Amino acid sequence: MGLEFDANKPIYLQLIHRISSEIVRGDKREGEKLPSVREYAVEVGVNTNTISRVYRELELLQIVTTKRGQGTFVTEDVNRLTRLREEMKQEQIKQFIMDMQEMGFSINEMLEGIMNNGSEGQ
Amino acid sequence: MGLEFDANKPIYLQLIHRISSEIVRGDKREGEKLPSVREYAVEVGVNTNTISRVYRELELLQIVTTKRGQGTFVTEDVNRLTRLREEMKQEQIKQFIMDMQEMGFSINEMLEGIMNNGSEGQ
DNA sequence: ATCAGTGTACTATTTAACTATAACACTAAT
DNA sequence: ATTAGTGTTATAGTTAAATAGTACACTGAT
Repeated sequence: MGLEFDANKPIYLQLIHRISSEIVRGDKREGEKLPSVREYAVEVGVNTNTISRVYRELELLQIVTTKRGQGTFVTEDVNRLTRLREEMKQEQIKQFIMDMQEMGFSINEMLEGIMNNGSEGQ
Repeated sequence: MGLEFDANKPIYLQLIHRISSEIVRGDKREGEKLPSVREYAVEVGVNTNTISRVYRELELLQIVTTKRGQGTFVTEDVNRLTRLREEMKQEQIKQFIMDMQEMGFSINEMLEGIMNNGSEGQ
């Protein structure tokens, strides 16, 4: 196995984002168990310590709960997940607009660009 | 001085993006001289070698031309700059759509999100 | 009590980015 | 020829991310 990573960003950050996305889009539901650190490490082809760090940071963000000896689970707190979805959406949009404006593109150019590319990618 | 950097991405990549943006939005014109490596290093508070690396990579991308003994200049090739603008725009949009779809958002949610946030930020 | 499965912790090593410092090489002007 | 300003190169050291390997600690079931 071994998924692909962007060599310019820390793997643990990419994994945090990946898992958060899976939860936000409903691929992983509240209370669902994540793979064990060893299992997930093998699956994505990284070291156990890296996964351990990912789970630890996700717990700080209150996105997962760790039960020692049992595993790591998506939080049961549905409110938290609703907020997370909104936070991630807003952050992504904010960053996109900032980057595009930094390059001198107008809001209209952004909207058009998304409509043109979006029809194929959807 | 010392501008701010995102601690999670290499400084040299952030600078490449920053300079490219300045060129694409017309803040730096074709043929315009960039600051010398030493000057720019002091300005942004990093090491000379880091700026040297930035200029070297920008030259590989054919965005700037280096004239040894004289300095580093934005390319005179206007076609290249036009292409660059389009490339950066498309890349940004593609990445945005991918990230948003990964989180389960629809094209309509993207468009609405941008229209709502854009009015303030514009 | 034992065992399999879980997260946690520690030490040592490697790699890439960045830094500090210094020297080198080219160009234009004097 | 010299000088000031430019990019380039090289060595050495620091830091953070990631790795490998190992051991520890907790839980639930047998």
